Amino acid sequence: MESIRTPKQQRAIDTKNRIIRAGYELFAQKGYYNTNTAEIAKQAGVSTGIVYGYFHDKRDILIDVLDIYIDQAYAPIFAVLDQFVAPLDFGTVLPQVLDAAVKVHRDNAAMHETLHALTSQDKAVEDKFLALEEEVTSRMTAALQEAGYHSDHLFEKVHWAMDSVQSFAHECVFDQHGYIDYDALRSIVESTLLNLFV
Amino acid sequence: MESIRTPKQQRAIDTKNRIIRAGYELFAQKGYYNTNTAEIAKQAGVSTGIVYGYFHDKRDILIDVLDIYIDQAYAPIFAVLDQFVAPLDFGTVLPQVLDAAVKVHRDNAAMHETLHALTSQDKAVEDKFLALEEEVTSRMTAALQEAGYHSDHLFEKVHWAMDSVQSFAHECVFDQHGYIDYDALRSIVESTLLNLFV
Amino acid sequence: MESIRTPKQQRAIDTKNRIIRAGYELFAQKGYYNTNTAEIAKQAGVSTGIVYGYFHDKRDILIDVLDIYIDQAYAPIFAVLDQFVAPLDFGTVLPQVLDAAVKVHRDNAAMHETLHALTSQDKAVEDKFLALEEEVTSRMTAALQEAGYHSDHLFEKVHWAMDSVQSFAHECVFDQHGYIDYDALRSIVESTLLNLFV
Amino acid sequence: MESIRTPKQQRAIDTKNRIIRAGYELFAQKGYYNTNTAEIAKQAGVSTGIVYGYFHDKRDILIDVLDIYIDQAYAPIFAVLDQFVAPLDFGTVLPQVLDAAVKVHRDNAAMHETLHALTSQDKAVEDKFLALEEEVTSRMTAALQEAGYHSDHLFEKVHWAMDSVQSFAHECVFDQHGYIDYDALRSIVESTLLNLFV
DNA sequence: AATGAATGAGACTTCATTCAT
DNA sequence: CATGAATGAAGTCTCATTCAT
Repeated sequence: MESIRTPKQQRAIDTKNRIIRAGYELFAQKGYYNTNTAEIAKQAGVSTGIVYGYFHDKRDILIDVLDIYIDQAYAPIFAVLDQFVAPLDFGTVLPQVLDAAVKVHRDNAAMHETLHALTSQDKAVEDKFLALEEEVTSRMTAALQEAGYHSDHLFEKVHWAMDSVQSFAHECVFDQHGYIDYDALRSIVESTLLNLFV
Repeated sequence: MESIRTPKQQRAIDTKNRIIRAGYELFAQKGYYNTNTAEIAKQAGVSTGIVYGYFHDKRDILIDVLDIYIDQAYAPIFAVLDQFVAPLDFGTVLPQVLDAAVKVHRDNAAMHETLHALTSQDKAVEDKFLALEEEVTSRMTAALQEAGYHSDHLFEKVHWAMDSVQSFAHECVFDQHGYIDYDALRSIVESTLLNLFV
Repeated sequence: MESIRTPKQQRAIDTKNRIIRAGYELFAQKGYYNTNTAEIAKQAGVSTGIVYGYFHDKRDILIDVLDIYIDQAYAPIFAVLDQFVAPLDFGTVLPQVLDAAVKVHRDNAAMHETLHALTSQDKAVEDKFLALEEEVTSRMTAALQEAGYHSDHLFEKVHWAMDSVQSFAHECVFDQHGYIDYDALRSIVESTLLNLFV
Repeated sequence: MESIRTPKQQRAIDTKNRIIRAGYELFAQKGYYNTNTAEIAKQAGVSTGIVYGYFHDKRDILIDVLDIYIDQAYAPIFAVLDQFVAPLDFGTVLPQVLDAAVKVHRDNAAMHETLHALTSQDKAVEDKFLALEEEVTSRMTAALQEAGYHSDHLFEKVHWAMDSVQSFAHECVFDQHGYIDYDALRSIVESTLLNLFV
């Protein structure tokens, strides 16, 4: 069993990152199963062999891609949370959250689909997504509390609010049902969530 | 080139159905990409060859599986809609819808995940899901109107309500976040949707 | 071992002939290896199963097709021979032979290619072609002798003359080299063969 | 989709050549359709997979085999042409051409049959054979002219002469009709062609 | 005699992974 | 560390032939 390098030299770190980035792009474009390691290597500008110097196997690339995804996709959400200050004005804050969620979705939709699809087939992927959801809910809840907002079952409210926001963002980015008036939809979501918290 | 059998004999119809059923079970259990045609044939109790007598290729099985899924998974939802009568009591109706959605999710969760995962890779799958969403929204909207309910942007309200219900059902069936009080969550969803429509 | 029917009823004879005819057409169009038995059956308007009531296997169809080919393709050649009468005027006869050969080639070129291609892989096919060549040479030689023509090594002359005629016919039907003046070519062939025999 | 290796390392070039050589031998022995890629790989001493590193598919091997065949089979013919010098003595030259043709046929007969058989099913194969015929005719014509020979319709004469030579060579190598006196046949061919050109 | 569904060996091809250089 | 050729198991699909009806 060849042990996998934990690269310390800068060049090696770059190489590993290029592979992850290549995996990211290809998995997002074509899905995990429709991407092969030779393509990843080519896109990363390295040989096929060296991929196995940095990763145990193809799935191992996926795991690192997932980590990158989580960092990069959720940073804007957390950035919004960090700006919550008392006294909290939901009328101001909520649009920001919605905008951030839609933007995140727009930028990462393809990767999100790919990774989410693997949730049911890979325990590690599933666990990371669950942990992520938990972190989002926790941090949002904490942010609200710090900003002076209190409520019964706040955790559950927040959790579901985040689900709703996600649904809305997904709707905006993907579905494009011809028959939906998206401005009206947004108003509905906003006022509903406002009612929930105020 | 080779034309696909359109089975007429009862035996042939049975065989085709057994293959679809086998595909259904295996795709749900292991996902589309982790299931091979030999396994499908074996599970269906037929030879590998005959699979290609009824389907052009593996994806073609998926399409039929998807049709079955749509029929079977959404029947309970539509059944609930058909019982709406004026005057509509949302307090009675909403729990029924939630229960139906959770049950549908519970019974078909694995298949749902598998199929939804393919949405981003297969136009036909995506289109069927979009059409399904549209049908659910339309029928729900029509059912409400027939039962005497009217509102601005009813379509959008219903669409988003259905998304929310789906999120909730998904939450109940899958996530099992240890920190969530599911009864409280359900109350929140119910009261929020009640507010939306009443 | 299922014994093959030697059909005596008219309907059975018709069925067998339809299969042979279908084989003929498809083998000529697409070649032996690119034609499958299901297609033959379909083209013949019978079931796949019954083909094996009349033929041991696919190759067996080929053999019958070959017999048909030989009969049908060479009949016009032999017809010309039968008209030779003394005193033989080569100037009249030769053009007739060339015309017959070209016509035969034109009408049967595709089948000829298909069958000839199998010569090196199937002893029976090879033998039939050899026997055919021998018959053509023999009958031509006999016809000449009966018409009063005599010569040293007549057999060899005739054999090679027939080869030349075949080459010419093939050239006319297939190659269509843009740079060849086919009328000139024909004159050359005619005068050369005339010299050979006169 | 997958790009085919263009081998640069010597090892890779050797491997590719071994595959082509193996294809050559097997196609010649058993024909194209009766040879499978696993056999080719085995005969080449490589794995099945690597075959597809160098060739898109089985047909692609055939194309390279055909190129080799053309180079190798026609070299002796062209070698003879290159020795033509004025004043041209047909009595000397013609036997050389016949000998070269018979030898080429003897050495490459099996491959010739296999490849020629595919002419009617593969445009690229057909085109290569046509181009080859054209080149033979052109070079022979040019060689004659350079050596001081001139004639009406020289191109057509040469073309047909080459056909005749081919027929003769084929006859010698293959048919082995018991009833033919091959020495006599050769005399006939020689004197006829001599008459054609002198 | 006839049907056409069914069989299963085997063809072609892909690709995650290993290894010689 | 790096390359890219090589491996071979496994996947998709075809088709000559058989068999239940």
